[in-house]
Amino acid sequence: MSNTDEPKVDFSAIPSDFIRDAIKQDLAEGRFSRVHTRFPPEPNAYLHIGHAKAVWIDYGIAQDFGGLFNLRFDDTNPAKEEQEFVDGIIEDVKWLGADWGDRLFFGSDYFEQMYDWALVLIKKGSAYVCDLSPEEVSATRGTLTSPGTNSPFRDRSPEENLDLFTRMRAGEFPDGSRTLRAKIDMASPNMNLRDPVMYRILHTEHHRQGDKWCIYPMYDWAHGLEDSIEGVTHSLCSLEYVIHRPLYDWFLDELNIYHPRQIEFPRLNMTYTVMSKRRFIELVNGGYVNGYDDPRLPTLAGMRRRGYRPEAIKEFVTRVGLTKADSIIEEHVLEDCVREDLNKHAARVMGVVNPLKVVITNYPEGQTEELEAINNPEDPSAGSRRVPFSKVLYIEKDDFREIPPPKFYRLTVGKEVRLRYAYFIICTDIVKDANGEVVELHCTYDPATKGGDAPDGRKVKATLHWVSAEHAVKAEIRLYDNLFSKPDPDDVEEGQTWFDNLNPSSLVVTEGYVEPSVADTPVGTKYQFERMGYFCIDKDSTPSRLVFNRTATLRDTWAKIAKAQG
RNA sequence: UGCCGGAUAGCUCAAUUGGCAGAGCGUCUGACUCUGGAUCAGAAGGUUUAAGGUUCGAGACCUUAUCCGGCAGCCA
Repeated sequence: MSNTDEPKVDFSAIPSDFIRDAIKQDLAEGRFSRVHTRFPPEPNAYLHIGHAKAVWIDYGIAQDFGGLFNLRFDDTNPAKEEQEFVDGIIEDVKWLGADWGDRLFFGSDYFEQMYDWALVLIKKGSAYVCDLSPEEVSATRGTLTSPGTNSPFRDRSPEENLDLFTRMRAGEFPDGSRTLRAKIDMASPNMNLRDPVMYRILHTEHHRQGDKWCIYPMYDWAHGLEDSIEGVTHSLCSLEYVIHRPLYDWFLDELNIYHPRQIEFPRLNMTYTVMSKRRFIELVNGGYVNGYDDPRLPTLAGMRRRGYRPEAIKEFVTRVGLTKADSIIEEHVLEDCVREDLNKHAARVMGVVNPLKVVITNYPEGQTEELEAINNPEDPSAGSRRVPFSKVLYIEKDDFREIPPPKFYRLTVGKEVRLRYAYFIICTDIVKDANGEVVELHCTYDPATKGGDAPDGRKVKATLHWVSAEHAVKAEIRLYDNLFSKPDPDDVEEGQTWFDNLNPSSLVVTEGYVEPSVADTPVGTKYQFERMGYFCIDKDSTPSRLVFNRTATLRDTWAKIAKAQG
């Protein structure tokens, strides 16, 4: 039972970072009495993992403080935006797990209100119509170290400005001929304050507003108004907008309307990849990747297709943390999050990526038996399944060595290993092709070891995965690796470009075999191929042809040993 | 020669109002195992960018320097 009128949020339960701390202080000192955030993408591209960070900052903070969260499209530039991206972004944000309820908004829906507010500024002499060309505006802006010069149109009367601005809206003037500018200070050390453009003329159809408008608001003018209209308390954006904050504040103050607080955080960067729309386009158009949902791209669509679960992405974003410092996250951190997540949620199955035929010479011809296999040792409720075993099998090529290197525990002539859930086998003979390559193994099995345990208690060093040749399902398996071979794709020699750092082995396709239990599962189903990694069924699969994407390998101690041996 | 940020372990981040510099990942050891996975245990790893100042006491506050990033679209 509480004696206070309003329930107080327990701040101590809310994690600490510079943004949450600032919000706690705002609440404690009464600047705001509630928390309301928004995620404001421009619908001009698909979202990538950097956006996932922003989503989880915005949505996570709203959740932590028991506040509201809006999904708002910042669609103020019709030249760049498309409905396709609106739909894609909605799908991506939903997939991530951020819930905006019915709070889905479009900046363009506020154009009328923004126009009215522009009139207010014109009337009080804080904005003017400028006839300078884009080139002239640029030339009179000054430089980083020298002030700009005033526009000759700066001192037009409010009446003239009103007339001109009204006619701009009415469509009397061609693109680029005039702008509405805020009258601030052409000598400001902050370039953004040197009479920034508020409206430009654009006779372009808007994906949502059609041809209703031919003047469109600029970001700086629009964004704070959108936040204000929606009652956002904390407008969280990336660091590049720090320098825009004085302008954000200036417009709101000039209008004397509800004033949210902008706080900036750094963008996410990751090694071995690129994170910009422009580069995604170049990669796609150049045929280096197969579309925006290519599993090698850090787009949310790509990661979803690769088999990442949104839970892994959330964990990643959490691990990255939130500070004011720019940083580059190592790619393996994401991979580790993906493994940790899939380890708990992916059913285990046996799949052979690079098959090597094995004949069990002492196994009865034509016999098949079903052996019990555990679906997920991490999750007893996942139960078990039956896997068919017969005389001819496939094992992984890498699991056999004619001449084993030191510490190689797997199969070689004369050595006994276990076939998982099946039998102990010993390799007796090898069959080679004309090139001297091993193409088939002859082995014998010990019937007493059925299920995988020897009654006499003898041990084997290795357990191999396998499939029955007669029962296995053939599958295309796509093995993905980093898109770039250097941590920083821009780390290039003289005369080279970042394209030269593309990893030629970022996609390797093999023909493998998987156990029959996976045959009829839907696209997106995630498995762990025992000892090989995590795989999911790709959308390219057809009823007659399974296609798997490798989401991630398992941590491979042997690979490390092998590498150390050279 | 401008303005605004930032700098703590290899990486990402912690460190109550100034009070013994910690964690996760990575690395290395070891244990265990019907996945050489998972798991568990342990270890190494720091002149907190530098110099000065305030203070009984500074990663934190002040000054200066260095390095890194952002800013001169009618993009967002």
